Amino acid sequence: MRRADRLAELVEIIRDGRLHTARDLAAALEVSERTIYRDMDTLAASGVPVEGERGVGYLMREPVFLPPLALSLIELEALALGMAIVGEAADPELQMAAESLLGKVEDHAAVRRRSPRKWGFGVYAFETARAGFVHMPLIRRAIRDGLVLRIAYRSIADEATERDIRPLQTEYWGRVWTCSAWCELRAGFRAFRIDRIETCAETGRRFAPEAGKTIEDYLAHVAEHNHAEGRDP
Amino acid sequence: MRRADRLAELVEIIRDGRLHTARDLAAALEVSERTIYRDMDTLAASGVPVEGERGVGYLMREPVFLPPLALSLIELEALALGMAIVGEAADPELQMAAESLLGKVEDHAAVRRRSPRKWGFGVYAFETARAGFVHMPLIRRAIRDGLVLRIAYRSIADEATERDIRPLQTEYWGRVWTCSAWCELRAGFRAFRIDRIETCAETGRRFAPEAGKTIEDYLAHVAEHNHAEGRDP
DNA sequence: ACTCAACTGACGGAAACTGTCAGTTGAATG
DNA sequence: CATTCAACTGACAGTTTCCGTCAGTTGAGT
Repeated sequence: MRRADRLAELVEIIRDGRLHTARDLAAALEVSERTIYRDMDTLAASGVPVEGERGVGYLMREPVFLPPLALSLIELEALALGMAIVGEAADPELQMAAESLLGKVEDHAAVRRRSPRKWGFGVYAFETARAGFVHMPLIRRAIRDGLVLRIAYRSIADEATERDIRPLQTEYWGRVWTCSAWCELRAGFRAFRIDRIETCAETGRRFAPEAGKTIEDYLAHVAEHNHAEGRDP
Repeated sequence: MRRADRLAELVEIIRDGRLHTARDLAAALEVSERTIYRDMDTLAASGVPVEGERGVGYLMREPVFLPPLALSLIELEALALGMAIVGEAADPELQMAAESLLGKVEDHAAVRRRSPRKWGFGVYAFETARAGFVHMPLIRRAIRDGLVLRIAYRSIADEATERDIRPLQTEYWGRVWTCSAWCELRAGFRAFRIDRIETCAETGRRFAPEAGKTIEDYLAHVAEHNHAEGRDP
């Protein structure tokens, strides 16, 4: 069973998205290069999207993981419900991801359900939540990669402003999505209803976590002022 | 790689929830019983919840699946968001399932995220949604197993009734959970806000899908009358 | 032409797997 | 209490698979 472990570790190593030569991998795993080539064959045959190019090295673009994990029925239900909600209440990018994820799982699970009526959940999202979907992929990327965004925002009081923000987190409130960010205009934390963001674009600038301006600071700040239980911006 | 395939097939066979003896399994897979015993060891060591009892056979109670599947980053995000929502907006049973599922995935994924602050999502559920959590595990079970439930219900107009229902589906509306059911009192489809169900218990009776009273009939019925887009009971 | 590194094929030794056999154990049953 | 059932365990030999070594080939870039 050590071979299986080695394959898993191989994936662990190359999924950092960088180039790896067979020599390095062989050294890291303490096997011969030949074995690495054989393992790569095996992985490719198992559907792992690993690309090898002669003279270059091995590369895995999509980060993947392949845990042979065991789910209980209730966990399957949680997964199905979660994906149903995401499929309704999030932007198309996430929707498609949710759909494909659930598809993969259902395929493999080959769940014998008594009726074709799948899971017994229905999910219905609010229009106001949907309105913000356009900007969400960009905002998510900004959170991941630390991009400063310029947004045109119309507040509930109907005041329009343009400002640069450092997005920290998106929040789902059941009816609307918000984005919490460090606002460079106000030099403070602000939460924006995503459906009220009129335009949203990269500035080209990036930001790094900065003391006093991180998500942890924001959450601490919020916790001090109110217990946001059921609050609804 | 044939051993791995055999293990996968073993799981395929025993996850029907019925008893299997080593002899049968050995015959089915064309290996010796001794090999089956060894394979069972391996599976157990890998965390597959298979139970063997002397004199009885092998049994797998929890339906499991173990697809070595590959998820993209965006699918992981969808999963994390979904589990975050379920963790906030569903009853404790599902909450725990969501948590444990996400835990399993994160363990194995060993995702290197830049900050310990995980995923960049926040989810805040409504109190009214939470209020219905008590009844949800029972309702879910009733949907799965076709149980007739007796509920004490207080309508929005504040009228209290007691009735027997055949639960068909639960719906999540962002703010509240509802349960659609065939109502035996009114002899028609009704949707109940779960937070307004005061008591909820099994009647001991069961129901089988019955023409005109199934979830498909209900959905068709609803589709005829309105496009429930954003409607909010 | 040269370098790089992925790839391929062959072969022998090492390691892991498998079947056979001969038991033991725990629970249920007559 | 003896019997049956079927899960389990240990040992050993034969087989299969895996791995390292070696000696190449291929494709892309410089």
